[in-house]
Amino acid sequence: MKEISVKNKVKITRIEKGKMTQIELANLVGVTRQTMNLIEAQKYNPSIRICLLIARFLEKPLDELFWIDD
Amino acid sequence: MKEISVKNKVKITRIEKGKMTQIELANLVGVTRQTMNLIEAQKYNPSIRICLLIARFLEKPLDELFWIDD
DNA sequence: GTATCTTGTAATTTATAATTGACATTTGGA
DNA sequence: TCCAAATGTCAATTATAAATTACAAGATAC
Repeated sequence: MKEISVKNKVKITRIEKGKMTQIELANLVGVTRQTMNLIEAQKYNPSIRICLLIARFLEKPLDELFWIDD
Repeated sequence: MKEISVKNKVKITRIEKGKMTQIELANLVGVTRQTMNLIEAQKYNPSIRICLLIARFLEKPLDELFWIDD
C-alpha cells in the first residue's frame, strides 16, 4: 500500500467550473479518463506536465490545485 | 530523442538563493543529485511531489518555477 | 599545478506513472 | 422506473521517472 502525500482539489474545481466531465478534462489534457480518475482520487503522483495542463484548463494556479499534505 | 515541453528555472533560482549546491537541494528534496541535475537540465518531466518539494525549499510558487513552453 | 568539490552525462536497473480493456455502480434526466 | 451517461475500480501491459554506479569535465582553493 503506497501512501501518497500530494493532495489536490481537481475534482471540486472541475465541477465548480461548470458541467465539465472527467472525460472532457481528460481529453483536453491528453490523458485517459482512468488516469484523470486516479488523479482526482489522489491515488498517485502525476507528472508536472499533466498538472500544468490541468491548471491551464481549470484556469487556476498550480499552487491552488496541488499541495503537500504533511 | 524525447521532447520535453515543461520548462523550469530551478537552477537559477537555486543559485540566486545563496550557495546551495545541487547535492544539497537534492538531499533536501529526497532525490539523487543525478535526478536533480536532469530536472535542472529540463531533460524530463518530474512528478508533482518533487516539484512541490523543490518549490518549498526554494521558497517560490510552483507557477513561478515550472511552466509549459508552447 | 594539483587536490577537491561540483556538475554533466551515460548505461543499466527498479519503481511507478499512464494506457488499455473491461465491468460494476452511481447519477440524473426523460 | 428505465435508460444512458458518468464515475469508480481492477488486472495486465507499456512507457518513463528515478535510483544506482561510474567516470569525465569544470570550477575553486591551496
